[in-house]
Amino acid sequence: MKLPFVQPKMMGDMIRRQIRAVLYRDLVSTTAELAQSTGISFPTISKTLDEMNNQGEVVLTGLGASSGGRRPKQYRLNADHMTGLAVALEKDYSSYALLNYVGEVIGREKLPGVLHDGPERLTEQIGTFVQRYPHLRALTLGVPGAVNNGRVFHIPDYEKFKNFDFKALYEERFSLRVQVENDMNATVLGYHDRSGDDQNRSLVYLYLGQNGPGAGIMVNGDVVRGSSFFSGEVSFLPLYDSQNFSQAVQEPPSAQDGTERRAKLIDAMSRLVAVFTATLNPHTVLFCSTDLTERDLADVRKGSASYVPADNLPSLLVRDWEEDYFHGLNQLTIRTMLGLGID
Amino acid sequence: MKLPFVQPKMMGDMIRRQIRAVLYRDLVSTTAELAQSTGISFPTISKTLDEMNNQGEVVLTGLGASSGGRRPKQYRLNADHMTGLAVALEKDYSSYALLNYVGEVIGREKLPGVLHDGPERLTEQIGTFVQRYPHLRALTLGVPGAVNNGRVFHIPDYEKFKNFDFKALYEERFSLRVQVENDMNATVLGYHDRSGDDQNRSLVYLYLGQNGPGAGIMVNGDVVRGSSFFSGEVSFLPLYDSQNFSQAVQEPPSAQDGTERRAKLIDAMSRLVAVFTATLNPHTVLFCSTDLTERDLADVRKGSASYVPADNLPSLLVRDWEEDYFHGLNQLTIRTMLGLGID
DNA sequence: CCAACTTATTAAAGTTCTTTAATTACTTTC
DNA sequence: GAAAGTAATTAAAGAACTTTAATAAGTTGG
Repeated sequence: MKLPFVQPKMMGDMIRRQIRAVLYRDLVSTTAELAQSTGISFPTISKTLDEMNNQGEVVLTGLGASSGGRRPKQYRLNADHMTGLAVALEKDYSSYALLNYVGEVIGREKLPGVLHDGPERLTEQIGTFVQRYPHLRALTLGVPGAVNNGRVFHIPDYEKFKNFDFKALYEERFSLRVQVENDMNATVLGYHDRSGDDQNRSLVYLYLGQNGPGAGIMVNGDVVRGSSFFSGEVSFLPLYDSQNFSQAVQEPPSAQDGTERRAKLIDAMSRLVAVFTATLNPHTVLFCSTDLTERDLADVRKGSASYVPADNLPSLLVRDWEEDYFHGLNQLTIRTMLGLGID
Repeated sequence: MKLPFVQPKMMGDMIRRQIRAVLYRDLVSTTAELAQSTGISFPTISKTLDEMNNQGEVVLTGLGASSGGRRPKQYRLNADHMTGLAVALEKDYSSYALLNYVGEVIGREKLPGVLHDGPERLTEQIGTFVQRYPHLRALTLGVPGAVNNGRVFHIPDYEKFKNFDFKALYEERFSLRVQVENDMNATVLGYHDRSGDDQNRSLVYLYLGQNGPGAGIMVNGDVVRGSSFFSGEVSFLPLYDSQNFSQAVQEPPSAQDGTERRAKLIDAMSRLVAVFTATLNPHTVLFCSTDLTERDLADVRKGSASYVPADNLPSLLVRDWEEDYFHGLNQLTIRTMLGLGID
């Protein structure tokens, strides 16, 4: 019984968002094309585009090709209108990506990790970017921990960040739009965006990280956070009589045959796939290239078919985790800049 | 990057929906109250309400109490404006509920089951209702099988209904708005509505039916259908070295101690709860009173805490399955009547 | 190079909402 | 039981969109 409703007051705002979204997607567009793909009438598009041009949000790049009539003005987003910063906080490094208003990465830096040191170091690092880039307006932080509305409240091994409210602090201090996201959630979002696939898909992105395995889950196009932000903590899955997923995957203390160990890993993964198939029945399950090879994947595919009917299995893919993760953070940042966030 | 957008053309329609939704919720309301709770200006509400009154969709029930001024006109939905039919197709019976425009059950019938006989019997049964109730406009069918857009495409044991397109046939034949939903999906929806809880919750509704166990899953307030409509088929969950959920729950062929059997059931259930907690981390997991007692539930609660940290466990509840199921079907019907469906 | 044709842009008129004002219908109080 | 007060309803003015018409700017072909 949810009724999303747009009051006339918000129309102007909505129209701008639509324009931004299309301009971001198509890079360059004309009034007629925008009217076409947004469904908004061309006089309105024209008027709004004028305003956006005056405010420096879009720029006129010239005239388009003609097919027998007056040549149309072409607009695109002004790359310099705003810049955003996407930060991945990992144990060993902080990865910073600077993004312009059209979504291009205009700078990338890896600085020392701050998770052990504490928030002060992070604030310093961010501060330098704020100084260097006066158009900085959006900041996205990816963290390996549970996040609720900009505050980290469960981050094992990095006690100094526990209960640290990134959003409150940095919005105040730097006057930026700040959002914080769990790393696997950002990753699954990143894949979803890169895949270009239809909206509303269900995905599971699995990572056997250093801090124990975890999964990012997306259902019907939305990230699943869980009632206590515990979603995707697959290490606890009771998949064997006396072992959970984590224990099955972990290297056993006793010397063990390599092939046997591999078989165990494959089976655990197969069961994991079966678990998701028999619950969410997702379209795709993603693995990290650091965790599994293509050959492993084939075996997992076979293995999981012994647990659930093969017709219902998701497609399994091996991915570069870092790429998807960074892309997810970038994506979140750009959406914020363009005003297309969740709000 | 989804942008729900309301064009001015659809405003009128949206306004009516808002009014219906509030009127359904509050039963009776005045112009001022409607303007208040919808956020729409009172002249617009007034005008729309007039139209709806002329068309017989709402009725004027009198004047409200005054607090020192002119007494306000009170409107409510016209119960007779439309009627809907919610049907649960089970093996042993077909349960029919007739609903008026304010959501009241104005008739209930249990007719013989039709699943074994085939679609003709069902068409007959429905036909009698169509004849008897000229205001019938909406039909909802609940079926124990996988459904895709009004067509059943996987319904074990009831071959005659396989690939039967309820929606196409009955919309044509009876000119009704028809929707078909899987039984467990309708059930979880029914609970969600009855609970009155906040939107956007994640729920799992478990049922150890005759046709093998199944679950209805809701994430962030949306029913999860899965890529091949296989979601919730928890019987396949590999929870033990050499048994899946279904096998663990099933009565073993050998004579076995009753308490031992119970312990096994409890453990399987505990693991199931653990599986959902470590993946979706739902707010609540529901069980059927036919499957589990309150005492069992306490043991499950304890048991699952041995698999995942207790803080993250969902609340566990025992429910009357049929009640929630029927309520879910009714709810779907009413939403369709009021134009609040998914569309 | 100009007439005929296309297409973009600008302008005007029409809808439909909101906001504000005026009127009407009650209540309350003296 | 008026007069004063309060709240609902109706009416008028304003805002922001769409639709339709008019105009401007190019193309193309003889």
